[in-house]
Amino acid sequence: MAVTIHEVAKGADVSVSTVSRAFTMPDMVNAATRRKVLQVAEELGYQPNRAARGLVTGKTGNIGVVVPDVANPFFSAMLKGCTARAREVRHVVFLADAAEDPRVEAEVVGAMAKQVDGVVLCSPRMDPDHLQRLVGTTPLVLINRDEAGLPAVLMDSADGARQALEHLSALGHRRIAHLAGPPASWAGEERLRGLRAAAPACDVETIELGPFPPTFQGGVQAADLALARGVTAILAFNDLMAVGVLNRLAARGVAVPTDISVVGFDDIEMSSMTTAPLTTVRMPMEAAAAPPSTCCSTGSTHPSSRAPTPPTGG
Amino acid sequence: MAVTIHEVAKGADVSVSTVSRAFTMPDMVNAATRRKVLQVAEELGYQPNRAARGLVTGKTGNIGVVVPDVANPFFSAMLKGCTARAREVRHVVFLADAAEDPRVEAEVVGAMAKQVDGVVLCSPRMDPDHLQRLVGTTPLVLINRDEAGLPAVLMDSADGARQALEHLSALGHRRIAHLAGPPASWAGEERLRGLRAAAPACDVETIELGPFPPTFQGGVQAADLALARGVTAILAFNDLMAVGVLNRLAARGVAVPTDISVVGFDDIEMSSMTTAPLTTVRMPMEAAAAPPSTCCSTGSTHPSSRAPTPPTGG
DNA sequence: GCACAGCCTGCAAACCCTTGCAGCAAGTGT
DNA sequence: ACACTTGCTGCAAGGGTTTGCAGGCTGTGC
Repeated sequence: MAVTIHEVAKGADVSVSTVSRAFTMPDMVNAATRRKVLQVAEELGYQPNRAARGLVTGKTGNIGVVVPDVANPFFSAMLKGCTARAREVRHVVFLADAAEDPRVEAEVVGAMAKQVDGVVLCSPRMDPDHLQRLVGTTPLVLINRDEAGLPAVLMDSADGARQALEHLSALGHRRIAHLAGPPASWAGEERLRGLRAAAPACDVETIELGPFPPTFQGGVQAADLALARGVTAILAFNDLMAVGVLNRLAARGVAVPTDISVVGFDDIEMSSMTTAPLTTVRMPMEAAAAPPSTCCSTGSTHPSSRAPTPPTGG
Repeated sequence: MAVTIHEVAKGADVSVSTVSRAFTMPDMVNAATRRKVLQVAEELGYQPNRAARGLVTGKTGNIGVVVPDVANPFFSAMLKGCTARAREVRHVVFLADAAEDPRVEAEVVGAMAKQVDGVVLCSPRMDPDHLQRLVGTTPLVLINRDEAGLPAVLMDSADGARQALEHLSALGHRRIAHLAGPPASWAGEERLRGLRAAAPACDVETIELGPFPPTFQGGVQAADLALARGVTAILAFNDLMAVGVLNRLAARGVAVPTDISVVGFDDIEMSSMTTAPLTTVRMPMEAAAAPPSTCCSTGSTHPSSRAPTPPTGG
């Protein structure tokens, strides 16, 4: 059924070793031979079996990516970055959607372990114990989570929060709601930390609400609570929530940014599609997948704030 | 480094065969032995190497999914459906983003071929020749494309277009623009076919514009052209474009749905987040990944139209 | 004519598993 | 006591590839 290296060898009248070398170490085989081999391979439609190759080389040529929710634009953007970068280095990505569930997260990493060269763990919800147990199973890199001794790419969420707060403060806001995301989110905690640290200097009172699901619906739900607390600005966990907030506010006849300002996080493309102005703190997700220079060990990239509409109100 | 079946065998003082069987055919080994084996395996953190297993069984336990663009909510929804369903049957998915490029598409399928049990090809842009050559390499199922002899899950795009047209016609629209997506899109052609067939009966003049990129930007760009043609309704290739159209119309001060009605396709979640009313023809993408009954060979699922806001204007 | 280097090529082991077959012990029926 | 079944277990082959090692042939310098 599947055409193997053996049929190619037979077809080209050489040994399998030669065929193998023709592909992996081209300059070790005579030019004429190589040509012949490649031609036969082409005719037969031969494709090396990467699994078998991985068995002996120890390298699979695959990298695993696990995200809490592919349908979240933030993660699909990140995913796109990963697949693109993977392709450049002739790898292919193994995807797992952990459905926001820590147990699933651990499980899928286990399942991928042996067939990938490493896994990219996006914003893991998993507790440290599990995480440590996973290390050693397979090389790991964490996104947006700082765990002792583990390589990670981090976005400076705390500083992002500070930026957002200063921005709002400068616009005259004094009472600002923060809508928390999932409890175990490292980025969320960082943000809160940054918020608390910056609040006094900004002369701002922060109302901490949540946790809420990091989704459109979560935002809808949170908006009412925030309104009830009489704030003039809302800092949402991410853009998805922010859009939910925007929507709920519109439904309740609250004008943005006249009555209330809304700020999100992540700068997913979608946020530019809303009609009400949404300021967002940009997280350079796709870029984070780009080739190193500083990468390969713990490194961090910095957020920049952005206001799609004139920041008069954001 | 990696712990293999051999160390477990040694640790449990049995042969490798027994360890293997303890995992894959539990009732063939003595209960006590099995317990011991599993315990040792647990202690050592043994995880069977699925690649090696695949080598001998011929089943990899992986399924490949290739999409034109993960960042497109339509496809990420579909992807989510795939991963979820895959997990249920203890499979894991291999993802490739073809970046809307037919060449890449063919290439990645080749790369995945040997390490998956089959691949799900989403809305392939690839030409029939390439497609046929891929068959035989690995089992294939097409999404939203009908190719002779190939299993596919199809959404009835033509009928969706008809529904949309009738809807608009009933609302009194007589001059309607259709914004085409990528030229090679099967769904697009189907839609056009449905449109042309239905137009006379609906007493509607259709203005065919495009092709445009199936993106938010594509919609923005298309909106101006449509406006210039003086239509009262716009049928966009997908919701992403529709949202782009909505945005551009808002920017130009055109009221929706008062001045112009906009209809999209796919019913991605995002479309419920826009502030202007967007009618969309629903494509049951996630459901399409669900377990069979009719599945496993060519089957089709049917679209239903939906108006998030009262259809007075949509 | 000889020794030696250099270039290619083939052999076979190894990677980690599964599985058909055979072996062994204990249990059953006569 | 015997043959036979039943229930587990081990041996070894095999799956598709890579790679260290050894062997063959050509060509070079003397």
